[in-house]
Amino acid sequence: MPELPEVETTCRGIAPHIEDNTITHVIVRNRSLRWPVPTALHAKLKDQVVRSVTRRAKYLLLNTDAGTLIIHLGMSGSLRILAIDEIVDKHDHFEIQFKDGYCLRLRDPRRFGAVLWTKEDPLQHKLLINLGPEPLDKKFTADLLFEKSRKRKTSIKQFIMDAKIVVGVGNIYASESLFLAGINPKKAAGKITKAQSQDLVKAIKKILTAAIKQGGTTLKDFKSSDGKPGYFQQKLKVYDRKGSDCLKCNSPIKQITLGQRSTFYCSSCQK
DNA sequence: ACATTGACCTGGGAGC
DNA sequence: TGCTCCCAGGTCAATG
Repeated sequence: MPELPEVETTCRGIAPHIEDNTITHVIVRNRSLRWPVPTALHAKLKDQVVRSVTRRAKYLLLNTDAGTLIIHLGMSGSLRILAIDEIVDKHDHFEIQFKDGYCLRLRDPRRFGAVLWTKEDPLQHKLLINLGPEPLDKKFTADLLFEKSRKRKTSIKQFIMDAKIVVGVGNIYASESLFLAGINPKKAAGKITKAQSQDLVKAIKKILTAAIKQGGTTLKDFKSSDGKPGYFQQKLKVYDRKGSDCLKCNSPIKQITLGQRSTFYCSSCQK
């Protein structure tokens, strides 16, 4: 579920419920996520007020006066605001309970997600410090993409999914952006032209912006117990459409593997 | 510095 | 129904 738009949606969805709210309990039901969930989080967070909820790449940052909780949703994680007495699922590994009787509950069946703690500036954390620009930030420009891609032999698709280049472009939106930009995902990153860099940066920004807007719809029923989206599915032009007609030229959409990830494109529209 | 591969997990669907 | 196999929205660490 979590591509960048989903994480952004989660961020916007939970912020109003937990900002300025006081933590009463922290419950770790399963420490075995991608990295062990730190012990003694309860001691660190009890009576702390969540000052703000922010996002960097696909990391959510819960900022308090004592430090910052860094949460990553991995492949299958989701965060919901629930009443404390809501039934606990076997994949509900972690939760923060608040004074108002609600909690922030992390469900993550595959346990690729992470819950980390830092007392320092979270942006200086080992996992965040080397990240590239946010895709919707002014710093993510065609010039930057073009310059960084010179002499790179990797495919343009793997290149834009590299978080050192730009964050937040996941597997779905990489394919979608390349379709919109008319670029073959197999093309060597070092071979894209300046014009293509321009098209691609515009495409990434456009797709992610549109997807975040769609996420706004999910926000509404965020408090309900079903936290399952699927709101952007209807907008996808190539992802998961192998064999279907290209919406531009009617050729069959192809599926290939690049860097062990499924990749979808139109061999007629994308050169 | 870059490219490639394996690793971490569970659940769902396809095929038999 | 049930088994096996394959695939999945992420990304770090190890290796060459």
